[in-house]
Amino acid sequence: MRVTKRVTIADIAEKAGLSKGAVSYALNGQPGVSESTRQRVLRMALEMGWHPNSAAKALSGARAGAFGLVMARSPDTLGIEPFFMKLISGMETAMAASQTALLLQVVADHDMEIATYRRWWAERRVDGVFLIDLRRDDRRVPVLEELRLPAMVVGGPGHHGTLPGVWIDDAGVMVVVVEYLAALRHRRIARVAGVAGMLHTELRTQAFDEVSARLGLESTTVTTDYTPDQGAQATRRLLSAASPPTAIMYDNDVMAVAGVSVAHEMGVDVPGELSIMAWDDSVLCEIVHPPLTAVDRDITTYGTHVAEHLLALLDGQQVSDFENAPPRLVVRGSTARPR
Amino acid sequence: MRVTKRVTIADIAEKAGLSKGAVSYALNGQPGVSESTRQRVLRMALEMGWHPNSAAKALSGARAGAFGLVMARSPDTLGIEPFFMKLISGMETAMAASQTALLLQVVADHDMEIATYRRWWAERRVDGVFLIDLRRDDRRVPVLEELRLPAMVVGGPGHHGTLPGVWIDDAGVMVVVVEYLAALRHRRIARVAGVAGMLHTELRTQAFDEVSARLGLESTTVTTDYTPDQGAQATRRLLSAASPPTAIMYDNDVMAVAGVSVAHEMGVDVPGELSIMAWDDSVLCEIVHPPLTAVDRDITTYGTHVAEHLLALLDGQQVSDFENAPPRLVVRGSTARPR
DNA sequence: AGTCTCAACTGATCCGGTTCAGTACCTCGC
DNA sequence: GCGAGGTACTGAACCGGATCAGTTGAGACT
Repeated sequence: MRVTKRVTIADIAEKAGLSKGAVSYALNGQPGVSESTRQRVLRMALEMGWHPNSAAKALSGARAGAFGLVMARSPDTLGIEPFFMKLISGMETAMAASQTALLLQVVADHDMEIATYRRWWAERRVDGVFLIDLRRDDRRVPVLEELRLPAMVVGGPGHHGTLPGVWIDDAGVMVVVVEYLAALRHRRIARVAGVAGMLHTELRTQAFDEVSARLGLESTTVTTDYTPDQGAQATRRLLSAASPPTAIMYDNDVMAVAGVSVAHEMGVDVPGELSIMAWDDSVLCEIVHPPLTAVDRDITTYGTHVAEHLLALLDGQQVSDFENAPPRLVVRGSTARPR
Repeated sequence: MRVTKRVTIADIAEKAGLSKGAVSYALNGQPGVSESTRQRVLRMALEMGWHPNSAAKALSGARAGAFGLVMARSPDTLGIEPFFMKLISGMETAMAASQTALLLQVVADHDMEIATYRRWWAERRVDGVFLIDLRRDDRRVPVLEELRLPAMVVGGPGHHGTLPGVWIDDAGVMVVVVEYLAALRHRRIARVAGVAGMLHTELRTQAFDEVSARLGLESTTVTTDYTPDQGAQATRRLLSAASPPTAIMYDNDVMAVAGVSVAHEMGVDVPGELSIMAWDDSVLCEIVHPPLTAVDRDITTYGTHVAEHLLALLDGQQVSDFENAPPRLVVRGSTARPR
């Protein structure tokens, strides 16, 4: 049916010969109306094309019907990383079922991010938020705790205070990855890491150091800002050393691709002389030559879990930390036994 | 100042010894209060950490304070394309200034997208929407017209009915690009296009055909679904022809990169035997070997313009169609005079 | 027959803003 | 010294839902 005027419960009430209150009870599954009346009201609401005015609903104490996500990154970095879009679409899968919208804000830094949380809270604009890119001793965590704004932290474990977190076990898969490289007889391995201070970067580095020490490997870690440019520079520096590594792991796909280009430019054969691996699989890893061995994390499902947990938190359920399904190693042509 | 309870205008009114109405006038720059009172109220509001409850504001006839963006694409496709994130961050630049939030929804198809518009309209959740991925004879356009939901179409010209559109002149830059290839002495050129039915795909194809006919070039267009896989297949088919093209243009960066890989795999030298170009520049184009010549569109600014126009539309201003700054050709190592 | 109970519903109030119809007071002109 | 006109404000209604204290009427029980 074509609707050209917004329908309110008052309209339904008048048409049904009931009071607004009764209609409200009927539509919300509350007791206080007979089953036959409820069905009649529901049918009429559907026919008349009624949807609750979200503002009125939010104002009368219920929920705002929205979750917030602030991304404190430069537009360029965001554009490159498929991570966020996958995470977002995973979240929406869970949120669609409970009529919750996603409010997105892109800001420059954590100060603006915190200001956004304060404003959203004061405006009652969101029922909860997702915190991403967790850092060690993250300043945003105490703010959300103080505001008592329901929040799910995408990342961990650790450094998320009393806020519940959902994370992927990077440390566990790091062990698998390094053991795999060691089994291929790599003795000198390097890691081109993302931004220092990001918790997942540090957790990966820590796991990398521990497992390579245990296996008696020579290991190096270089930190970058995730851009392919710095990835390329780091690769050049690593390959120019007296005894260069025979395997390099990159913290994202674009840096790994940049690494392949540098190897090519320096006449280093991949994977003959140098094995290359990417963290986070993507089509990018498949289309370059040679295709890249990668750690594949199911980010869409990750997003769905995070959103489900936030919904549960609002329902007053006890939400504890949660570890997502472990990533898996996808072996392609860029890793081999070194010559 | 630390705020732990939400402040309302009633709180300010009480503290200032005024009525709610006077406070509202003062805060909104409306006449009806003295300048000294206005300043006093503004100062108190700031001190007390007041922000208007968005629901109350929306309910009392004003705006919802949000724009909506629906993306009807698969999560995977979204993840690859840096386009959307750049567009979004550009939009937010304009929207931040007028305290407007962005509501994001990822859906599977146009039916769900249309349902989302109807729901948002009935819920009064958004003040306006951005329509992306315009198709010819787009079904979504009449729905938005019928709902009288303010909308800005990202794309055009044409096929956006009475809705105002903002677009980038792809046809114009296509002339530049093909003339450039012709000047390099390419006589057989091909185009690996995106999804058929998308207006920008068709406009580019049309311009491509016209200008290559005018210059007496042999031209071929293959349509794909934007995925690197189909880009690779199209490239294989083109290069296997009796007289293969000496230059191929791809409608996005990932397909172009896939094309380079295929050329490499088939032993075709780039740019010696084959020139490759990408539409939409990105870091990806810079990091592959050879770096790709690309058409660079300023998408962030594009997004800012679109949002500014939607804001103007809501202000009751007459908003007409608008053509964004033309893209520019960034020449890198993947294009050359054919051997 | 009277009372008690409960289901089914009504009417009013509230949420936090905006806005409109008044009202008190001041100033000005004659 | 009185009305006109304007400024600075108050009080109440309103937006569209949720919710709570009552009200009504039917059926059960004594």
